[in-house]
Amino acid sequence: MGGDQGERTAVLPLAELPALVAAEEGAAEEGAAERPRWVWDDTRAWYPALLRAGVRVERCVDLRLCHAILRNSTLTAGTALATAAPGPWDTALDLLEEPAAGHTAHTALFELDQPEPPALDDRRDSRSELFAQEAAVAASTDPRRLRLLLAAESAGALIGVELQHAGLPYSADRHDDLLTELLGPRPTFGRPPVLEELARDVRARLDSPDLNPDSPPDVLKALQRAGVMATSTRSWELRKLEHPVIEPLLRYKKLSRLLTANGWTWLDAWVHDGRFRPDYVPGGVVTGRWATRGGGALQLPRQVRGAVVADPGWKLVVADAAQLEPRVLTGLSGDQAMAAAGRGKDLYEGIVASGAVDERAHAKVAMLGAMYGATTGESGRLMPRLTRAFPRAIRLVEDAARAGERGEKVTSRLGRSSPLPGPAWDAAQSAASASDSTAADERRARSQARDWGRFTRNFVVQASAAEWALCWMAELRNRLTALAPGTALTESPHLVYFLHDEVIVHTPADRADEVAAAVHASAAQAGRLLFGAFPVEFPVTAAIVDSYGEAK
DNA sequence: CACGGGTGCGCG
DNA sequence: AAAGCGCGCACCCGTG
Repeated sequence: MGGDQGERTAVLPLAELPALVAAEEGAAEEGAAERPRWVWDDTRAWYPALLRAGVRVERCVDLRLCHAILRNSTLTAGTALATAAPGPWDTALDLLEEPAAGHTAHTALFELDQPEPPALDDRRDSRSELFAQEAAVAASTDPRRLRLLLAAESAGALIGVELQHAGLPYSADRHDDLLTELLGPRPTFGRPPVLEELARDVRARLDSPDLNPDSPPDVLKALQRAGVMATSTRSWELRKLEHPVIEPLLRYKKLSRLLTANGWTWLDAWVHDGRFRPDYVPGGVVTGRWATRGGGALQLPRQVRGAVVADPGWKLVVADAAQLEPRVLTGLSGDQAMAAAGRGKDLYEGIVASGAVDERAHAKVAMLGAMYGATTGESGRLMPRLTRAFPRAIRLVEDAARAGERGEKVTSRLGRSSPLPGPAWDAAQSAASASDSTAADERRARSQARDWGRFTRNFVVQASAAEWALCWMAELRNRLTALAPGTALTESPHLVYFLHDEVIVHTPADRADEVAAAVHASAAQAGRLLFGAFPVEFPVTAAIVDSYGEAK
Protein backbone atom coordinates (compact mmCIF):
# COMPACT_ATOMS: atom_id res chain seq x y z
CA MET A 1 0.00 0.00 0.00
CA GLY A 2 2.73 2.37 -0.88
CA GLY A 3 5.75 3.89 0.77
CA ASP A 4 3.78 5.95 3.26
CA GLN A 5 5.06 6.82 6.69
CA GLY A 6 3.21 5.29 9.59
CA GLU A 7 2.97 1.99 7.83
CA ARG A 8 0.25 -0.46 8.72
CA THR A 9 0.55 -4.11 7.96
CA ALA A 10 -2.36 -6.43 7.60
CA VAL A 11 -2.43 -9.99 6.40
CA LEU A 12 -5.90 -11.07 5.52
CA PRO A 13 -7.75 -13.78 3.68
CA LEU A 14 -8.27 -13.05 0.01
CA ALA A 15 -12.03 -13.11 0.50
CA GLU A 16 -11.80 -10.10 2.79
CA LEU A 17 -9.91 -7.93 0.35
CA PRO A 18 -12.97 -6.41 -1.40
CA ALA A 19 -14.34 -5.21 1.94
CA LEU A 20 -11.01 -3.64 2.88
CA VAL A 21 -10.64 -1.91 -0.48
CA ALA A 22 -14.23 -0.73 -0.34
CA ALA A 23 -13.70 0.72 3.13
CA GLU A 24 -10.56 2.63 2.14
CA GLU A 25 -12.09 3.94 -1.10
CA GLY A 26 -15.29 4.84 0.73
CA ALA A 27 -13.41 6.77 3.41
CA ALA A 28 -11.70 8.79 0.71
CA GLU A 29 -15.04 9.39 -0.95
CA GLU A 30 -16.32 11.05 2.22
CA GLY A 31 -13.14 13.08 2.58
CA ALA A 32 -12.17 11.23 5.75
CA ALA A 33 -8.90 9.94 4.36
CA GLU A 34 -6.40 10.47 1.60
CA ARG A 35 -7.25 8.64 -1.58
CA PRO A 36 -5.37 5.36 -1.63
CA ARG A 37 -3.18 4.33 -4.52
CA TRP A 38 -3.24 0.56 -4.55
CA VAL A 39 0.04 -1.04 -5.49
CA TRP A 40 -0.05 -4.50 -6.95
CA ASP A 41 1.96 -6.69 -9.24
CA ASP A 42 -0.65 -7.00 -11.93
CA THR A 43 -4.02 -5.30 -12.27
CA ARG A 44 -5.41 -8.14 -14.35
CA ALA A 45 -4.76 -10.53 -11.47
CA TRP A 46 -6.46 -8.48 -8.74
CA TYR A 47 -9.01 -6.10 -10.13
CA PRO A 48 -11.57 -8.38 -11.84
CA ALA A 49 -12.55 -10.01 -8.53
CA LEU A 50 -12.93 -6.60 -6.88
CA LEU A 51 -15.23 -5.44 -9.65
CA ARG A 52 -17.24 -8.62 -9.39
CA ALA A 53 -17.66 -7.81 -5.70
CA GLY A 54 -18.93 -4.36 -6.68
CA VAL A 55 -15.79 -2.52 -5.60
CA ARG A 56 -14.09 0.10 -7.75
CA VAL A 57 -10.55 1.37 -7.39
CA GLU A 58 -9.71 4.94 -8.26
CA ARG A 59 -5.93 4.76 -8.59
CA CYS A 60 -3.27 2.08 -8.66
CA VAL A 61 0.31 1.28 -9.54
CA ASP A 62 0.61 -1.67 -11.89
CA LEU A 63 4.14 -2.75 -11.06
CA ARG A 64 4.46 -5.11 -13.99
CA LEU A 65 3.58 -2.48 -16.59
CA CYS A 66 5.62 0.25 -14.88
CA HIS A 67 8.61 -2.06 -14.59
CA ALA A 68 8.58 -2.69 -18.33
CA ILE A 69 8.65 1.05 -19.01
CA LEU A 70 11.35 1.94 -16.49
CA ARG A 71 13.53 -0.98 -17.47
CA ASN A 72 13.87 0.25 -21.04
CA SER A 73 13.49 4.02 -20.85
CA THR A 74 16.42 6.20 -21.84
CA LEU A 75 15.36 8.51 -19.02
CA THR A 76 16.19 5.88 -16.39
CA ALA A 77 19.29 4.45 -18.08
CA GLY A 78 21.96 3.73 -15.48
CA THR A 79 19.57 3.34 -12.55
CA ALA A 80 19.75 0.20 -10.44
CA LEU A 81 16.41 -0.97 -11.79
CA ALA A 82 17.53 -0.59 -15.39
CA THR A 83 20.96 -2.18 -14.99
CA ALA A 84 20.04 -5.16 -12.79
CA ALA A 85 20.10 -8.65 -14.26
CA PRO A 86 16.74 -9.78 -15.61
CA GLY A 87 14.49 -10.89 -12.74
CA PRO A 88 10.97 -12.15 -12.15
CA TRP A 89 9.49 -8.79 -13.17
CA ASP A 90 10.98 -9.24 -16.62
CA THR A 91 9.37 -12.61 -17.17
CA ALA A 92 6.51 -12.66 -19.63
CA LEU A 93 3.14 -12.68 -17.92
CA ASP A 94 2.10 -15.89 -19.65
CA LEU A 95 4.85 -17.85 -17.93
CA LEU A 96 3.70 -16.76 -14.50
CA GLU A 97 0.07 -17.55 -15.02
CA GLU A 98 -1.32 -20.74 -13.67
CA PRO A 99 -1.81 -23.20 -16.49
CA ALA A 100 -5.53 -23.58 -17.07
CA ALA A 101 -7.08 -26.75 -15.74
CA GLY A 102 -7.12 -29.50 -18.32
CA HIS A 103 -4.30 -28.03 -20.41
CA THR A 104 -1.91 -30.84 -19.65
CA ALA A 105 0.34 -30.07 -22.57
CA HIS A 106 0.98 -26.60 -21.17
CA THR A 107 1.74 -28.00 -17.76
CA ALA A 108 4.22 -30.44 -19.22
CA LEU A 109 6.02 -27.70 -21.11
CA PHE A 110 6.03 -25.49 -18.07
CA GLU A 111 7.57 -28.18 -15.91
CA LEU A 112 10.11 -29.02 -18.55
CA ASP A 113 11.40 -25.45 -18.55
CA GLN A 114 11.18 -24.80 -14.83
CA PRO A 115 11.13 -28.03 -12.84
CA GLU A 116 9.98 -26.38 -9.61
CA PRO A 117 8.24 -23.11 -10.26
CA PRO A 118 8.37 -21.13 -7.01
CA ALA A 119 5.23 -19.53 -5.65
CA LEU A 120 4.39 -16.18 -7.15
CA ASP A 121 5.07 -14.22 -3.97
CA ASP A 122 8.58 -15.61 -3.68
CA ARG A 123 9.40 -14.52 -7.13
CA ARG A 124 7.87 -11.07 -7.12
CA ASP A 125 8.33 -8.88 -4.08
CA SER A 126 5.99 -5.96 -4.65
CA ARG A 127 7.33 -3.89 -1.74
CA SER A 128 10.93 -3.84 -2.85
CA GLU A 129 9.92 -3.46 -6.47
CA LEU A 130 7.89 -0.37 -5.64
CA PHE A 131 10.85 1.20 -3.84
CA ALA A 132 13.16 0.34 -6.73
CA GLN A 133 10.75 1.97 -9.16
CA GLU A 134 10.41 5.10 -7.05
CA ALA A 135 14.19 5.34 -6.83
CA ALA A 136 14.54 4.93 -10.58
CA VAL A 137 12.03 7.68 -11.25
CA ALA A 138 13.65 10.01 -8.73
CA ALA A 139 17.05 9.46 -10.35
CA SER A 140 15.71 9.82 -13.89
CA THR A 141 16.35 12.78 -16.15
CA ASP A 142 12.64 13.73 -16.13
CA PRO A 143 10.72 12.49 -13.09
CA ARG A 144 7.67 14.60 -13.87
CA ARG A 145 7.07 13.05 -17.26
CA LEU A 146 7.78 9.53 -16.07
CA ARG A 147 5.42 9.88 -13.12
CA LEU A 148 2.72 10.99 -15.50
CA LEU A 149 3.43 8.09 -17.83
CA LEU A 150 3.36 5.52 -15.02
CA ALA A 151 0.13 6.95 -13.66
CA ALA A 152 -1.46 6.92 -17.10
CA GLU A 153 -0.28 3.39 -17.82
CA SER A 154 -1.66 2.18 -14.49
CA ALA A 155 -4.96 3.97 -15.08
CA GLY A 156 -5.07 2.21 -18.43
CA ALA A 157 -4.69 -1.11 -16.67
CA LEU A 158 -7.70 -0.32 -14.49
CA ILE A 159 -9.70 0.81 -17.49
CA GLY A 160 -8.85 -2.31 -19.47
CA VAL A 161 -10.31 -4.49 -16.73
CA GLU A 162 -13.32 -2.21 -16.33
CA LEU A 163 -14.02 -2.33 -20.07
CA GLN A 164 -14.13 -6.09 -19.98
CA HIS A 165 -16.23 -6.08 -16.83
CA ALA A 166 -18.82 -3.72 -18.30
CA GLY A 167 -18.68 -5.11 -21.83
CA LEU A 168 -19.66 -3.39 -25.04
CA PRO A 169 -23.48 -3.35 -25.41
CA TYR A 170 -24.02 -5.66 -28.34
CA SER A 171 -27.13 -6.95 -30.03
CA ALA A 172 -26.65 -10.55 -31.05
CA ASP A 173 -29.99 -10.36 -32.88
CA ARG A 174 -28.91 -7.44 -35.00
CA HIS A 175 -25.64 -9.16 -35.76
CA ASP A 176 -27.46 -12.34 -36.70
CA ASP A 177 -29.84 -10.37 -38.93
CA LEU A 178 -26.90 -8.79 -40.70
CA LEU A 179 -25.22 -12.14 -41.25
CA THR A 180 -28.41 -13.73 -42.51
CA GLU A 181 -29.07 -10.84 -44.86
CA LEU A 182 -25.60 -11.03 -46.39
CA LEU A 183 -24.85 -14.76 -46.22
CA GLY A 184 -28.23 -16.44 -46.05
CA PRO A 185 -29.42 -18.54 -43.10
CA ARG A 186 -26.83 -20.08 -40.81
CA PRO A 187 -25.96 -23.56 -42.10
CA THR A 188 -25.53 -26.51 -39.75
CA PHE A 189 -22.47 -27.47 -41.75
CA GLY A 190 -20.58 -26.21 -44.80
CA ARG A 191 -20.82 -22.80 -46.44
CA PRO A 192 -23.79 -20.50 -46.01
CA PRO A 193 -25.98 -20.48 -49.17
CA VAL A 194 -24.78 -17.15 -50.56
CA LEU A 195 -21.13 -18.15 -50.26
CA GLU A 196 -21.87 -21.57 -51.77
CA GLU A 197 -23.57 -19.94 -54.74
CA LEU A 198 -20.65 -17.53 -55.23
CA ALA A 199 -18.17 -20.40 -55.03
CA ARG A 200 -20.15 -22.24 -57.72
CA ASP A 201 -20.13 -19.11 -59.87
CA VAL A 202 -16.38 -18.60 -59.46
CA ARG A 203 -15.65 -22.24 -60.34
CA ALA A 204 -17.84 -22.00 -63.44
CA ARG A 205 -16.31 -18.76 -64.68
CA LEU A 206 -12.81 -20.18 -64.23
CA ASP A 207 -13.84 -23.53 -65.68
CA SER A 208 -12.33 -25.17 -62.58
CA PRO A 209 -14.99 -27.45 -61.05
CA ASP A 210 -12.76 -28.55 -58.15
CA LEU A 211 -11.41 -25.13 -57.23
CA ASN A 212 -11.19 -24.31 -53.52
CA PRO A 213 -11.82 -20.56 -53.43
CA ASP A 214 -10.29 -20.41 -49.95
CA SER A 215 -6.91 -21.52 -51.24
CA PRO A 216 -4.93 -18.58 -52.66
CA PRO A 217 -2.48 -20.83 -54.57
CA ASP A 218 -5.39 -22.70 -56.20
CA VAL A 219 -7.16 -19.49 -57.09
CA LEU A 220 -4.00 -17.96 -58.52
CA LYS A 221 -3.35 -20.99 -60.72
CA ALA A 222 -6.94 -21.05 -61.94
CA LEU A 223 -6.83 -17.34 -62.74
CA GLN A 224 -3.66 -17.75 -64.76
CA ARG A 225 -5.12 -20.74 -66.59
CA ALA A 226 -8.05 -18.49 -67.52
CA GLY A 227 -5.62 -15.91 -68.87
CA VAL A 228 -5.86 -13.43 -65.99
CA MET A 229 -2.45 -11.95 -65.29
CA ALA A 230 -2.63 -11.84 -61.51
CA THR A 231 0.50 -12.27 -59.41
CA SER A 232 -1.38 -12.64 -56.15
CA THR A 233 -4.99 -12.95 -55.02
CA ARG A 234 -5.03 -9.78 -52.95
CA SER A 235 -8.25 -7.87 -53.43
CA TRP A 236 -6.61 -4.57 -54.27
CA GLU A 237 -4.72 -6.29 -57.08
CA LEU A 238 -7.69 -8.27 -58.40
CA ARG A 239 -9.72 -5.07 -58.52
CA LYS A 240 -7.45 -3.71 -61.24
CA LEU A 241 -8.04 -6.70 -63.51
CA GLU A 242 -10.72 -7.29 -66.15
CA HIS A 243 -12.46 -10.65 -66.16
CA PRO A 244 -16.00 -11.88 -65.46
CA VAL A 245 -14.72 -13.86 -62.46
CA ILE A 246 -13.29 -10.84 -60.65
CA GLU A 247 -16.58 -9.45 -59.39
CA PRO A 248 -17.95 -12.69 -57.85
CA LEU A 249 -14.50 -13.59 -56.55
CA LEU A 250 -14.12 -10.28 -54.74
CA ARG A 251 -17.61 -10.65 -53.34
CA TYR A 252 -16.76 -14.16 -52.18
CA LYS A 253 -13.60 -12.97 -50.45
CA LYS A 254 -15.36 -10.12 -48.69
CA LEU A 255 -18.21 -12.28 -47.40
CA SER A 256 -15.90 -15.15 -46.54
CA ARG A 257 -13.88 -12.75 -44.43
CA LEU A 258 -17.02 -11.62 -42.61
CA LEU A 259 -18.00 -15.22 -41.94
CA THR A 260 -14.63 -16.40 -40.65
CA ALA A 261 -13.72 -13.31 -38.61
CA ASN A 262 -17.09 -12.11 -37.31
CA GLY A 263 -19.58 -14.81 -38.23
CA TRP A 264 -21.86 -16.92 -36.06
CA THR A 265 -18.91 -18.71 -34.45
CA TRP A 266 -17.49 -15.39 -33.29
CA LEU A 267 -20.89 -14.35 -32.03
CA ASP A 268 -21.27 -17.56 -30.01
CA ALA A 269 -17.79 -17.24 -28.55
CA TRP A 270 -17.71 -13.55 -27.65
CA VAL A 271 -21.19 -12.13 -27.20
CA HIS A 272 -23.18 -13.15 -24.13
CA ASP A 273 -26.07 -11.50 -22.33
CA GLY A 274 -26.01 -8.55 -24.70
CA ARG A 275 -22.35 -7.74 -24.13
CA PHE A 276 -19.16 -8.18 -26.15
CA ARG A 277 -16.36 -8.73 -23.65
CA PRO A 278 -12.97 -8.83 -25.35
CA ASP A 279 -9.76 -9.33 -23.42
CA TYR A 280 -7.86 -6.04 -23.59
CA VAL A 281 -4.11 -6.04 -23.09
CA PRO A 282 -2.95 -2.54 -22.06
CA GLY A 283 0.65 -1.96 -23.04
CA GLY A 284 0.49 -5.03 -25.27
CA VAL A 285 2.22 -3.30 -28.19
CA VAL A 286 5.86 -2.04 -28.16
CA THR A 287 4.67 1.50 -28.68
CA GLY A 288 2.40 1.34 -25.62
CA ARG A 289 -0.74 0.85 -27.63
CA TRP A 290 -3.16 -1.75 -26.39
CA ALA A 291 -3.61 -5.17 -27.88
CA THR A 292 -6.38 -7.68 -27.43
CA ARG A 293 -6.27 -11.39 -26.85
CA GLY A 294 -9.15 -13.09 -28.59
CA GLY A 295 -12.25 -11.51 -29.98
CA GLY A 296 -10.42 -9.13 -32.25
CA ALA A 297 -11.97 -6.12 -30.53
CA LEU A 298 -9.56 -3.69 -32.17
CA GLN A 299 -10.50 -4.95 -35.63
CA LEU A 300 -14.28 -4.76 -35.25
CA PRO A 301 -15.25 -4.12 -38.90
CA ARG A 302 -17.35 -1.08 -39.79
CA GLN A 303 -19.69 -3.59 -41.45
CA VAL A 304 -20.98 -4.88 -38.09
CA ARG A 305 -20.88 -1.74 -35.94
CA GLY A 306 -24.63 -1.36 -36.29
CA ALA A 307 -24.93 -4.27 -33.84
CA VAL A 308 -23.35 -2.17 -31.08
CA VAL A 309 -26.50 -0.75 -29.52
CA ALA A 310 -27.18 1.18 -26.31
CA ASP A 311 -29.56 -0.29 -23.72
CA PRO A 312 -33.11 1.12 -23.66
CA GLY A 313 -33.04 4.55 -22.06
CA TRP A 314 -29.27 4.75 -22.57
CA LYS A 315 -27.07 6.30 -25.25
CA LEU A 316 -23.64 5.72 -26.68
CA VAL A 317 -21.28 8.67 -26.81
CA VAL A 318 -18.87 7.79 -29.61
CA ALA A 319 -15.79 9.98 -29.44
CA ASP A 320 -12.92 10.20 -31.85
CA ALA A 321 -9.76 12.31 -31.87
CA ALA A 322 -9.30 14.01 -35.23
CA GLN A 323 -5.88 13.54 -36.92
CA LEU A 324 -4.35 12.51 -33.63
CA GLU A 325 -0.91 11.42 -34.81
CA PRO A 326 -0.04 14.50 -36.89
CA ARG A 327 -1.23 16.70 -34.05
CA VAL A 328 0.96 14.77 -31.63
CA LEU A 329 3.87 15.27 -34.02
CA THR A 330 3.06 18.97 -33.97
CA GLY A 331 3.35 19.04 -30.20
CA LEU A 332 6.47 16.88 -30.13
CA SER A 333 8.31 19.12 -32.55
CA GLY A 334 6.89 22.42 -31.38
CA ASP A 335 6.13 23.26 -35.02
CA GLN A 336 4.22 26.55 -34.86
CA ALA A 337 3.31 26.46 -38.53
CA MET A 338 1.69 23.06 -38.20
CA ALA A 339 -0.03 24.10 -34.98
CA ALA A 340 -1.50 27.06 -36.87
CA ALA A 341 -2.62 24.77 -39.70
CA GLY A 342 -4.55 22.65 -37.22
CA ARG A 343 -6.06 25.48 -35.21
CA GLY A 344 -9.83 25.61 -35.27
CA LYS A 345 -10.17 23.29 -38.25
CA ASP A 346 -9.35 20.02 -39.92
CA LEU A 347 -5.55 19.77 -39.93
CA TYR A 348 -5.37 18.49 -43.48
CA GLU A 349 -7.51 21.37 -44.74
CA GLY A 350 -5.21 23.67 -42.81
CA ILE A 351 -2.21 22.21 -44.61
CA VAL A 352 -3.96 22.90 -47.91
CA ALA A 353 -4.71 26.46 -46.78
CA SER A 354 -1.04 26.94 -45.93
CA GLY A 355 -0.30 26.38 -49.61
CA ALA A 356 1.93 23.36 -49.03
CA VAL A 357 -0.26 21.02 -51.11
CA ASP A 358 -3.26 21.31 -53.40
CA GLU A 359 -5.92 19.14 -51.84
CA ARG A 360 -6.89 17.42 -48.60
CA ALA A 361 -6.18 13.93 -49.87
CA HIS A 362 -2.62 15.00 -50.72
CA ALA A 363 -2.12 16.54 -47.29
CA LYS A 364 -3.23 13.31 -45.67
CA VAL A 365 -1.12 10.97 -47.75
CA ALA A 366 1.90 13.25 -47.35
CA MET A 367 1.55 13.36 -43.56
CA LEU A 368 1.11 9.62 -43.32
CA GLY A 369 4.15 9.18 -45.54
CA ALA A 370 6.18 11.47 -43.30
CA MET A 371 5.24 9.51 -40.18
CA TYR A 372 5.63 6.07 -41.76
CA GLY A 373 8.74 6.77 -43.83
CA ALA A 374 7.40 6.58 -47.38
CA THR A 375 10.10 7.11 -49.99
CA THR A 376 8.39 6.40 -53.28
CA GLY A 377 5.01 6.95 -54.86
CA GLU A 378 2.77 9.95 -54.43
CA SER A 379 3.57 10.24 -50.77
CA GLY A 380 7.31 10.30 -51.39
CA ARG A 381 6.89 12.93 -54.08
CA LEU A 382 4.96 15.23 -51.76
CA MET A 383 7.56 15.08 -48.99
CA PRO A 384 9.79 17.98 -50.17
CA ARG A 385 6.82 20.35 -50.15
CA LEU A 386 5.85 19.25 -46.67
CA THR A 387 9.42 19.66 -45.47
CA ARG A 388 9.54 23.22 -46.79
CA ALA A 389 6.26 24.16 -45.09
CA PHE A 390 6.84 22.36 -41.77
CA PRO A 391 10.59 21.95 -41.30
CA ARG A 392 10.49 21.35 -37.55
CA ALA A 393 7.89 18.60 -37.66
CA ILE A 394 9.62 16.80 -40.50
CA ARG A 395 13.04 17.16 -38.87
CA LEU A 396 11.74 15.41 -35.76
CA VAL A 397 10.68 12.26 -37.61
CA GLU A 398 13.81 12.34 -39.80
CA ASP A 399 16.00 12.52 -36.70
CA ALA A 400 14.12 9.58 -35.20
CA ALA A 401 14.68 7.60 -38.38
CA ARG A 402 18.43 8.36 -38.42
CA ALA A 403 18.73 7.30 -34.76
CA GLY A 404 17.07 3.99 -35.56
CA GLU A 405 19.35 3.46 -38.54
CA ARG A 406 22.31 3.84 -36.18
CA GLY A 407 20.76 1.25 -33.87
CA GLU A 408 19.89 3.74 -31.13
CA LYS A 409 16.75 3.99 -29.01
CA VAL A 410 14.19 6.74 -29.44
CA THR A 411 11.86 7.98 -26.71
CA SER A 412 8.25 9.14 -26.61
CA ARG A 413 7.01 12.39 -25.09
CA LEU A 414 6.53 10.92 -21.61
CA GLY A 415 9.48 8.52 -21.62
CA ARG A 416 8.66 5.22 -23.27
CA SER A 417 11.65 4.10 -25.30
CA SER A 418 11.85 1.86 -28.32
CA PRO A 419 13.50 -1.54 -28.03
CA LEU A 420 16.97 -2.06 -29.49
CA PRO A 421 17.26 -4.10 -32.66
CA GLY A 422 18.06 -7.76 -32.14
CA PRO A 423 21.29 -9.73 -32.60
CA ALA A 424 20.50 -10.55 -36.24
CA TRP A 425 20.34 -6.84 -37.01
CA ASP A 426 23.68 -6.21 -35.24
CA ALA A 427 25.25 -9.11 -37.10
CA ALA A 428 24.05 -7.74 -40.44
CA GLN A 429 25.54 -4.32 -39.67
CA SER A 430 28.84 -5.82 -38.55
CA ALA A 431 29.03 -8.01 -41.63
CA ALA A 432 28.64 -4.95 -43.83
CA SER A 433 31.46 -3.05 -42.16
CA ALA A 434 33.88 -5.99 -42.10
CA SER A 435 36.88 -5.78 -44.42
CA ASP A 436 35.70 -8.75 -46.46
CA SER A 437 32.10 -7.60 -46.83
CA THR A 438 30.31 -8.19 -50.11
CA ALA A 439 27.99 -5.89 -51.97
CA ALA A 440 25.13 -8.16 -50.89
CA ASP A 441 26.16 -7.76 -47.23
CA GLU A 442 26.07 -4.01 -47.59
CA ARG A 443 22.75 -4.00 -49.37
CA ARG A 444 21.21 -6.20 -46.71
CA ALA A 445 22.61 -4.08 -43.89
CA ARG A 446 21.40 -0.85 -45.46
CA SER A 447 17.96 -2.30 -46.08
CA GLN A 448 17.63 -3.52 -42.50
CA ALA A 449 18.92 -0.21 -41.14
CA ARG A 450 16.26 1.63 -43.16
CA ASP A 451 13.60 -0.80 -41.94
CA TRP A 452 14.55 -0.12 -38.34
CA GLY A 453 14.66 3.60 -39.05
CA ARG A 454 11.06 3.51 -40.29
CA PHE A 455 10.13 1.73 -37.09
CA THR A 456 11.77 4.31 -34.81
CA ARG A 457 10.46 7.16 -36.97
CA ASN A 458 6.95 5.93 -36.38
CA PHE A 459 7.63 4.90 -32.78
CA VAL A 460 8.05 8.44 -31.45
CA VAL A 461 4.72 9.48 -32.93
CA GLN A 462 2.69 6.34 -32.28
CA ALA A 463 3.98 5.95 -28.71
CA SER A 464 3.32 9.59 -27.88
CA ALA A 465 -0.15 9.36 -29.42
CA ALA A 466 -0.81 6.30 -27.25
CA GLU A 467 0.20 8.43 -24.24
CA TRP A 468 -2.17 11.19 -25.25
CA ALA A 469 -4.96 8.62 -25.61
CA LEU A 470 -4.22 7.15 -22.17
CA CYS A 471 -4.27 10.59 -20.56
CA TRP A 472 -7.51 11.41 -22.40
CA MET A 473 -9.17 8.23 -21.28
CA ALA A 474 -7.88 8.40 -17.68
CA GLU A 475 -9.07 11.99 -17.38
CA LEU A 476 -12.43 11.05 -18.88
CA ARG A 477 -12.77 8.13 -16.48
CA ASN A 478 -12.30 10.49 -13.53
CA ARG A 479 -14.85 12.93 -14.88
CA LEU A 480 -17.37 10.16 -15.48
CA THR A 481 -16.94 8.94 -11.91
CA ALA A 482 -17.49 12.48 -10.68
CA LEU A 483 -20.77 12.68 -12.62
CA ALA A 484 -22.30 10.01 -10.39
CA PRO A 485 -20.17 9.49 -7.28
CA GLY A 486 -20.62 6.33 -5.28
CA THR A 487 -22.57 4.41 -7.89
CA ALA A 488 -21.66 1.03 -9.34
CA LEU A 489 -19.63 1.09 -12.52
CA THR A 490 -22.40 -0.04 -14.86
CA GLU A 491 -25.19 2.01 -13.27
CA SER A 492 -23.77 5.35 -14.34
CA PRO A 493 -21.88 6.66 -17.39
CA HIS A 494 -18.93 4.37 -18.06
CA LEU A 495 -16.40 3.56 -20.75
CA VAL A 496 -17.24 0.54 -22.89
CA TYR A 497 -14.78 0.67 -25.78
CA PHE A 498 -11.33 1.95 -26.69
CA LEU A 499 -9.69 1.90 -30.10
CA HIS A 500 -6.38 3.81 -30.16
CA ASP A 501 -7.88 7.27 -30.75
CA GLU A 502 -11.54 6.52 -30.15
CA VAL A 503 -13.67 5.78 -27.08
CA ILE A 504 -17.29 4.87 -26.47
CA VAL A 505 -19.17 5.76 -23.29
CA HIS A 506 -22.43 4.03 -22.38
CA THR A 507 -24.60 6.48 -20.49
CA PRO A 508 -28.14 7.08 -19.30
CA ALA A 509 -29.68 9.22 -22.04
CA ASP A 510 -30.21 12.21 -19.75
CA ARG A 511 -26.50 12.41 -18.94
CA ALA A 512 -25.28 12.16 -22.55
CA ASP A 513 -24.68 15.89 -22.96
CA GLU A 514 -22.59 16.02 -19.80
CA VAL A 515 -20.61 13.04 -21.04
CA ALA A 516 -19.95 14.71 -24.37
CA ALA A 517 -18.73 17.81 -22.52
CA ALA A 518 -16.44 15.64 -20.40
CA VAL A 519 -15.03 14.03 -23.55
CA HIS A 520 -14.05 17.46 -24.90
CA ALA A 521 -12.68 18.75 -21.62
CA SER A 522 -10.60 15.59 -21.17
CA ALA A 523 -9.06 15.96 -24.61
CA ALA A 524 -8.00 19.50 -23.86
CA GLN A 525 -6.57 18.38 -20.54
CA ALA A 526 -4.61 15.56 -22.20
CA GLY A 527 -3.06 18.08 -24.58
CA ARG A 528 -1.95 20.25 -21.67
CA LEU A 529 -0.55 17.28 -19.78
CA LEU A 530 1.65 16.29 -22.70
CA PHE A 531 2.55 19.61 -24.26
CA GLY A 532 1.95 22.23 -21.60
CA ALA A 533 1.22 25.66 -23.00
CA PHE A 534 2.26 24.86 -26.57
CA PRO A 535 -0.76 25.82 -28.67
CA VAL A 536 -1.50 22.55 -30.43
CA GLU A 537 -5.18 21.66 -30.42
CA PHE A 538 -6.72 18.20 -30.06
CA PRO A 539 -10.27 18.43 -31.38
CA VAL A 540 -12.50 15.45 -30.73
CA THR A 541 -15.90 14.57 -32.11
CA ALA A 542 -18.51 13.23 -29.69
CA ALA A 543 -21.59 11.75 -31.34
CA ILE A 544 -24.58 10.88 -29.16
CA VAL A 545 -26.18 7.87 -30.81
CA ASP A 546 -28.14 4.69 -30.22
CA SER A 547 -25.82 2.60 -32.36
CA TYR A 548 -22.10 2.70 -33.13
CA GLY A 549 -23.06 2.29 -36.79
CA GLU A 550 -24.59 5.78 -36.77
CA ALA A 551 -21.35 7.48 -35.76
CA LYS A 552 -19.09 8.84 -38.55
C1' DC B 1 -2.03 -34.84 -35.77
C1' DA B 2 0.37 -30.55 -34.09
C1' DC B 3 3.19 -26.82 -35.38
C1' DG B 4 4.54 -22.77 -37.60
C1' DG B 5 5.33 -19.81 -41.64
C1' DG B 6 2.92 -17.52 -45.25
C1' DT B 7 -1.08 -15.16 -46.96
C1' DG B 8 -4.74 -12.07 -46.69
C1' DC B 9 -7.48 -8.60 -44.51
C1' DG B 10 -9.78 -6.25 -40.59
C1' DC B 11 -8.57 -2.00 -37.45
C1' DG B 12 -5.88 2.48 -36.04
C1' DA C 1 6.83 -3.17 -52.99
C1' DA C 2 0.14 -0.83 -52.61
C1' DA C 3 3.41 3.36 -49.95
C1' DG C 4 5.34 3.66 -45.49
C1' DC C 5 4.11 2.12 -39.27
C1' DG C 6 1.73 -0.86 -35.44
C1' DC C 7 -1.32 -4.93 -34.51
C1' DG C 8 -4.79 -9.93 -34.27
C1' DC C 9 -6.87 -13.60 -36.33
C1' DA C 10 -8.37 -17.38 -39.55
C1' DC C 11 -7.09 -20.20 -42.92
C1' DC C 12 -4.00 -23.01 -45.99
C1' DC C 13 -0.29 -25.98 -46.52
C1' DG C 14 4.32 -27.90 -45.99
C1' DT C 15 6.98 -30.16 -42.47
C1' DG C 16 8.08 -33.23 -38.74
